[in-house]
This record gives sequence, C-alpha cells and structure tokens, in this order.
Amino acid sequence: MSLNARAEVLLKTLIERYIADGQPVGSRVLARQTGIDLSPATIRNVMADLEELGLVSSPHTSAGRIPTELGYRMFVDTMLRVKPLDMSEVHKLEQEFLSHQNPQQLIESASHVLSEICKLTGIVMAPRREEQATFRQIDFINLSSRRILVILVTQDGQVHNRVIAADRDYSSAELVQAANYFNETYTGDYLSDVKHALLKEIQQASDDMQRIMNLAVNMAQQAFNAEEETDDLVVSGESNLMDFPELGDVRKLRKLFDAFTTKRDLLHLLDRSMRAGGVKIFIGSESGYDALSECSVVTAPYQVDGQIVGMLGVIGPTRIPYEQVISIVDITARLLSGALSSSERPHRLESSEH
Amino acid sequence: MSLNARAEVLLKTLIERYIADGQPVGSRVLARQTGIDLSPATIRNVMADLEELGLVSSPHTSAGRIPTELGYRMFVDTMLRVKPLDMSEVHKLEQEFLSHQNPQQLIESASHVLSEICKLTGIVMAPRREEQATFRQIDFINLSSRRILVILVTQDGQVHNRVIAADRDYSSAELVQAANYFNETYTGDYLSDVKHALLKEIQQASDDMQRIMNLAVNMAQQAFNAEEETDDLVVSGESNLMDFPELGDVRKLRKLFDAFTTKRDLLHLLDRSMRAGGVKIFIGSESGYDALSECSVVTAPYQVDGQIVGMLGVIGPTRIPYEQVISIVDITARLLSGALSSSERPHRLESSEH
DNA sequence: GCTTGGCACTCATGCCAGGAGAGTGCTAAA
DNA sequence: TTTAGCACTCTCCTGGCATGAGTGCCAAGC
Repeated sequence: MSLNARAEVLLKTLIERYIADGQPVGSRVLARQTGIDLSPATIRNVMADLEELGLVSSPHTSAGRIPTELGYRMFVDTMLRVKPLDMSEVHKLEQEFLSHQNPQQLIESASHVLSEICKLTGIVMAPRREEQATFRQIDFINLSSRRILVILVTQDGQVHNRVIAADRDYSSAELVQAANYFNETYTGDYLSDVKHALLKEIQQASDDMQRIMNLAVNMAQQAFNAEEETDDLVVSGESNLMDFPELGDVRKLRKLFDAFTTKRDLLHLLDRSMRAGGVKIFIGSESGYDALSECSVVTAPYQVDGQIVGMLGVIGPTRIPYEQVISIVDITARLLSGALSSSERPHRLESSEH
Repeated sequence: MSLNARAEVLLKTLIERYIADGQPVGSRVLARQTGIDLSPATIRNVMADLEELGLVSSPHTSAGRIPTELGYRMFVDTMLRVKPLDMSEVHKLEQEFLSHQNPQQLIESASHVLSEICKLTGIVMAPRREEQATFRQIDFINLSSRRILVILVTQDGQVHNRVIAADRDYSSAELVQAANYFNETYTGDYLSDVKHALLKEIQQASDDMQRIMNLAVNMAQQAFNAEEETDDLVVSGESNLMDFPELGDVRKLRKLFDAFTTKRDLLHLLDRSMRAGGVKIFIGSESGYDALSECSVVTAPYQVDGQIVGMLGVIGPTRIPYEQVISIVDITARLLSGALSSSERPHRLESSEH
C-alpha cells in the first residue's frame, strides 16, 4: 500500500497530533496544523480515502479521526523520524548505570529508568544465564539436619541460592570437600555444559564413586534445575499507565496488571522477539495477547559480549510518542549491554593474567 | 461510649450488611434483616441516635446509612465474633508453607497466600535480621579488578550478596584467608555484635594489623551496612483492590499503588504496630497515611523462636469482612512463625551436638 | 480534474424539567 | 415507647432541546 505525498503528510500529522493529546483530530485542526495550504473540505476527502484504506477511523460520525493499528504500523514503518536522545540525557542515564555493579541491580535499574523517562511501564527480562553464563563457584552449607543450602555463583557475579534436601546428614568437612571438587573441575565452563557433564557423572557413577561426590553431583543438579524456573522479568512503573484516560477503565487496567504479575505472556512476547536484533514494536493486537490489545510494546535486545542474552522495553497505550520512546529503549539496551559486559570484561583480562 | 442492646444489634447488622454488599443500608432492610421485630420508623429513630454519636452517616438525605470509621472501630472492638478458620483450610495453608524451605520463599508465599484467600492485598515485612540474625559464613570472590563479590549467609539460611570496590587487587588466596578469619572468629554471633566488633577492630587496627584483615573488616562492614537498606516488604495481589467499586476511582488507585511501590509508608506503619503482639487493625485514617485513608489494614506479628521479627497483614477497603480476615491473618502469622522457626530449630539441635 | 465553499446531516455533550423510587424526619396517635 | 402516616429530600433515569464539532456531498470555480 502506498500513499501519495499529501496523504502521507496528513496521516503523519494526524497521528502526531493524536499522540500528543489523545483526542480525535478533525479536518479543521489538521488543515491548520499541517504545512500544506488546503481547505478543511479537501482534507475531508483525503480522510475518506485513508478511512477506506483502513488507516484511520472515526469513533462516531461527528468526531474527528483517530489512527487505526494499521495506521500506526504504517507510521512507524515508513514515516517515523526517530529522535536521537539528548547527549545530556544519555550521560544522566550512564551515571545511573555506573552507580550499580551487581547485575541484578543493573537490571532493576534499567527497568526503573525506562519507566521513569518514558512515563510508561518498563520491563526487563533477566539474562538467559543458562546458555551464556559460566560457572564460577559453588558452596554447600549445612542448614539443619538433611537440609543443605547451595550457593551458586556465576562468572558475571550473579548469586543464586537454594535449599535442598539431602539423603542423610553430612559433616561440614564433607560438604567442603564436595564443593572443592566442583570448583576445581568446572570453574569457567558454561552452565549448560556443566549440566550435561553432571548427567553423565550420575549415570557412570554408580557405586564405585565416592558417596560424597554422588551427593555433590545430585545437589548441584537440583540447584541447576531450580535456576531454570526462576521468575525473570522485572516490571516497574505499572501505575504510570493509570494516567492514560484510554486505559482509565478499571476492568482493562485489571487485565493489564494481572498480566504484569503473571508475567507469562510478557515473557513469551519478549522471547518471540528475541531472535531479531534491534528495536521491535508491537502495536495493539499485534502482540496477540488479550490484555495487551490496547497497548503497544517497544522492545530491544541487550547483549553481553556480543551475544543477545535478554530483552527490555516499555509498555504503554498505542498512543505513545514512538519517536522518543524508540531511541530511549534503544539507548537503554545499549547502556545495559555495556554495563553488563564491562563487569565481565575486566574478569577476562584478569583471568588472562593467570 | 456505650449503646443499649438494641442499638448495638442494629449497628452490628448494619455493618455486616454494608460489608456484604457495599450499599447504604436503609431502615426497611434493617428492620427485616435484624431479628428484633421493629418497624422501620423505630429503626429510623435509633439510626438518628447512632448518627448523632458519629457511628453511622448517610451519603445524602434519601440514602441509607453507612458505618463511619468510628462505627467500624466500635464494631471490631466490642461486637466482633472472630470466625475461626475451617480446619481443612488451615491444613491447605500448612501444605503451602511446607512446600517451601527457603525463608525468602516462605515470606513471598505468605504474602501470596494472604492475598489469595482474602482477595485483598497481602503484605509481609521481611524479618528484622539485623537484631536477630546470627552470622554463619562469609565469602569473598574476585569479580574483576578491584571488584569483589561478598556473600553473607546468616544462620537461618538467608543469603545476601553485594559487590564492593576494593582499594587494590587481591589474590584469591588473600580473599580466602580473609573469609576464613571471619568464619572462624564470628560464626554464631549476632550480626549486630559482629558489626560492633568490626567497628572496634577498624579503630584499633591501624598499621600493625595485616592489611588483609583490614580489607576483610572493611568489606564486611560495607556488606553489613548494605543489608540495612534492603527493601524488605513483599506486596502481592495489588490488583485485587481494583474489584472494589469504592476504590474504583483511578486517582485513588494510583495513590494506593504508588504507596505499594514506594513501600516506605507501609513499612513505617508495620513498624509502629510491631511492638504490640497479636492482631492489630487500622481503620481508614487511623493509619495516618493519605493513600490509606479509605483503606483498612489488618496486621499481625510473626516470630522466630519466640521473638517477634516481622509483621504481615492485608490491605483492603474499610469494608472488609473483618471476622474472617482477622483469623486468616492470625493463622498465617502463626504458620509463618512455625515454618521459619522449624528451619531454625534443627540447626540449634545440630549445633548443640558440636 | 482537483479544489473549495456551502449546506444539510449526524452525533456527543450539556442543560433542564419531570417522574419514579428510596429513604428520611417529624408528628400525632396508640 | 412504638408506630403509622405524611411531607420532604435527594438520586437516578428519561426525554427534550440547544449547541458545537465535524462529516459527506454537491455544485461551482480554477
């Protein structure tokens, strides 16, 4: 579908205007707002064409026009001029990221920053550690009879812990021995490789293996498996969405907020868009989820050492200032990538000194 | 203020009725509902008295009456028959708590359970570790140049971690040595005692102390201090509040939700009510916080080994079924206490074997 | 053939009046 | 002290009406 230049300009200004104040746009304001010198009547003719094409619609006969999903889609695809972010803004963001070092904090901070700047809801999916993360250290600590606390530290400094049940009581010395075995054998390996290796060990082990090793393998296995099911989506600024009158209906809000706490659908959506690099935009029903049917989602992947490991983005009504939001999401993804990678890179240097 | 028996019965049924369906109650329904055989006209006289006393009010002349805060207060103080929870319900709750072992999970589970059963918002304040918790183990791990990951494990199995900046690079051996020093010196001590001891060590140390000890003390100090500022309130089921028409106004909701994310006011409120044992109820403005002005909060303390370490509760509109909610909050507090203590008790047994 | 002014038409919105319904307060009688 | 009765008040709903915004269409103009 291609529009002539005039229709395009009109659609563009209509959408910009509608994004700005959320009211249907009539032919008169459009005639004044757009640069072209045309009478409202002419505009009306063009509007009729645009409506025919499914790019705009009117809520009722005597209201102005509002963009349809298709209209927004064409807008973002063909006529959007992404506004680069102010350098001073970028520096402010950089500062924000510099003040945290722990990956978990960085992720929460990214989500918070997104929601604050865009005045929308920020979402950040935690890195897919399983694939990327490498094993650094494991600790086993006796909590009480047969209950052992396993602490797993990955190369990037993330700490995961879990209490597991043991088949019998173990002395502290045994646990230390087990941990040492692990730390000596697997440090630096990918978690996924460690997992596979563990599976093999369990099969081969049988009786000729020291019982303590058996325990260690079993415990680590349990701990690793637990890691997969962690709930790994950070949502913030939910209440920002309450400021949009088009979402003012409590029922709609409820659906949205439930989606935020369930997280499942959001994770699927982010997952789906993970393969493609760069900023991706879902407008209204494009996401395929009922709760998001009146929302747009802008996402971007972030990376660690050149590998995409997670997604972040914002959620708002379909009427969001895409021009700015896109570059904010983009920059935030880059900054988060940088912050996460820099916490990795020095380690590489260090380990090369060994 | 004391009421005659008839007025009391009427106030009670009025409140129960209003809690049930949220509509102002008129003299006719009240005449039918209450056991006493009285005409609506008589009821009206009594209502006028109750209004004089500030126990009920009417939204407008031709609406029925609704309870005031004072009315609710008298209701819960003098005429509430707390409904004990069904034993089968209690067992279901117990199962829920048994399926988690990690303290953090227990706390999240408690919050979730509260919100699910009451269909309100559940809040659980994390245990005040500082006072109660005892030190078990510390680990220092090199992340990258001058960045050290500190992992602090308390006796109850909680794991806290933090990245700190060091004044120079340290070898892994040095870090292990530092950790050993700590673990040998302080295991089993109260965190607060350890903190004080650390302060002293820093002062005395000066130059004659090994630099590595100095580092260890400094790092631990940093890690311990960080622990104090952790955000320690788990909120769940926020969106349940959207189902109450009296909170249906988006502006009110926004205030509430902002309070949930800020958490500060809620923590203060819980803190204030911590000293008193047992269930405590704040009705409407009694809490003293604007965002909660149309809400009631029901709280109860939970304990570990007989010591109150935290608070939990629910938040809803003033019109909540107190009879049931009170016992649910009470039971949940007891169950959480039990679950947290049992994860502690075996340890005590074990350590007495030493 | 595109553009435009004019005009009839539609629809949301706000306002006012009127009727129904719910519930009250007051008074006088039981 | 209780109750029946009655006037009164207030909300809510409805219909009517004017207003204003904006459209669609047509015929004239460039």
